[in-house]
Amino acid sequence: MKTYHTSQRKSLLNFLKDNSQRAFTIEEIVEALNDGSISKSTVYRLMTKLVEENLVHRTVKGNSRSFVYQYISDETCENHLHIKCTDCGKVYHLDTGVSSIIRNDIRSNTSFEIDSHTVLLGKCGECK
Amino acid sequence: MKTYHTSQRKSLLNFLKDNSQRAFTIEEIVEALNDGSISKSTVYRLMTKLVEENLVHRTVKGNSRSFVYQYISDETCENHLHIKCTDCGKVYHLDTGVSSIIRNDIRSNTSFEIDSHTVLLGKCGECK
DNA sequence: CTAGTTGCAAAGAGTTTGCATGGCG
DNA sequence: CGCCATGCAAACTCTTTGCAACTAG
Repeated sequence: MKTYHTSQRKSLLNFLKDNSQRAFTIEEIVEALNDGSISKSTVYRLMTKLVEENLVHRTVKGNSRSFVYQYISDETCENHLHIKCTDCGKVYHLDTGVSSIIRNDIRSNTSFEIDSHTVLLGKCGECK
Repeated sequence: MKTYHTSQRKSLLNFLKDNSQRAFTIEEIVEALNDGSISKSTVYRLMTKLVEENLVHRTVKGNSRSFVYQYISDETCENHLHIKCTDCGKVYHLDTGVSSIIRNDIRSNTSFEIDSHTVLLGKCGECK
């Protein structure tokens, strides 16, 4: 299926890239782009596509029922893990050293296969 | 707030304890106890309480919007982490050795505080 | 007795989808 | 032009809640 680079897709992707250090709910994204240039259902549909295209990471926000989305480029994410705050949903990158130790330990001790987007859960410094 | 040990609570807790190696959706729990002895809304309410009481672990099932619940006793969970399959939602226990290495690495390298129920995400052996 | 618990049905939050219109390539 | 994308509103799914009846302690 082809991908059309519509104005909605461009502005959404720009916003996510420019704020790749934060995770956003759909609501927040729509608000942030609230020049009326994009509808909520389009944001939902685009996020689904972007997740499939591996441009965006989708996780669950805290105890709520809503999802949060964060831009994650493949290059910046290879070979290391991520750590996600269970409160704000923000995803941090774990430096390669720690990640490889964890990876190796898990590989040699379990039958689990951890993908490159795997996430550790915890409370980040700000939310503590 | 007091806790009443009703027949519904007892049978639910027994079921979860007896199947602590699996994670269940509310739907599955209601079905498993389908002698009509407990209603769905009671299961929802009890699960919420059990999570608060730290007897049960609540995570998200794969890409779906529903939660899965798994019995986790405090004693068996202290001092080690868990690893959750992103496919089936099942939570495994990581042996203490690996866990403490991971914990120490994260403690010394980030400002994150990982709680005792923290979870690593990946695909388990069965789902691979 | 009396406060917490249950079941039912209705409400709520968040997400998905059908359909007609619009716009990229 | 043809096909994918968009916007709207309605449909859906899962979860929560109000209320009256019930029950453990």
